[in-house]
Amino acid sequence: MQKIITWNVNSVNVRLERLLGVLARHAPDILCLQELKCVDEGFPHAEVAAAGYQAAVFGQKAYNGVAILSRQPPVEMLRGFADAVDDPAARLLTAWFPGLTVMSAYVPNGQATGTDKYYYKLNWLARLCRYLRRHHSPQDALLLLGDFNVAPADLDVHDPAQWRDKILCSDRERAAFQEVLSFGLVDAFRRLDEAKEGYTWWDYRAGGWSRNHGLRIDLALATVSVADKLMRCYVDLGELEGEKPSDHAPLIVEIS
DNA sequence: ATGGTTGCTTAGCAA
Repeated sequence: MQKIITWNVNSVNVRLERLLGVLARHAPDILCLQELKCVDEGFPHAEVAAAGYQAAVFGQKAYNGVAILSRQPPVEMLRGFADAVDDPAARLLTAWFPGLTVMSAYVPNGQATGTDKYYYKLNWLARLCRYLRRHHSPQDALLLLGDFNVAPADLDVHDPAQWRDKILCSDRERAAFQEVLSFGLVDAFRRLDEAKEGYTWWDYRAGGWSRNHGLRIDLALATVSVADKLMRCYVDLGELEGEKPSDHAPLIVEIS
């Protein structure tokens, strides 16, 4: 069995003790992080190494930043899309392990529909599609995990009427997300349960967590060969308890 | 009604 986790930590240094707790509690083979909010040199490599992991890091000052932690280093890694677009945002990291390719993605939030950030988000998702088609094959054993900042369906939203046409839920975002799936990926959580609630993010504002006003926006997308080996996919809600949690919960994937 | 909180960086932005 292999256990792979994705978690938007919302600052890896603020959440360091919680990160070490997740590593100890779940003992994952691979852990993808988003929103590090630090440069490469600011990543807590020593503490992570002491826990038995090493980290491939794509950092950035103040914002964004993604990482892939593993017990053994990947054979190869790639930062970003390797395309010609000039974009300083650290939002995508690919790591090739023997028999499995893992991608940690932090899709742009988009702020609000119709804004510049919204169109940047739609373009970013289109770039992700191009990247997948150019650098990967649906025949590969591939897991694309991360914060997609899209709730794929109304089932993934605590109050669909309130969120209708809002950021994270708009038709164009959902269509752009479906284009990513059309590469040859399946939503692991939904593959295992068509109806289950699986919120992974709650707005800090207005007590989102205490009211369970959540959205399912952190996802694990698998190619067919990986999807066929799915055992479990679940949200670690316990991580939200106690002082200073992230506004996202970890999503855990188990494959045979 | 455009609220509310958190993090980074230093009053404003991003989420």
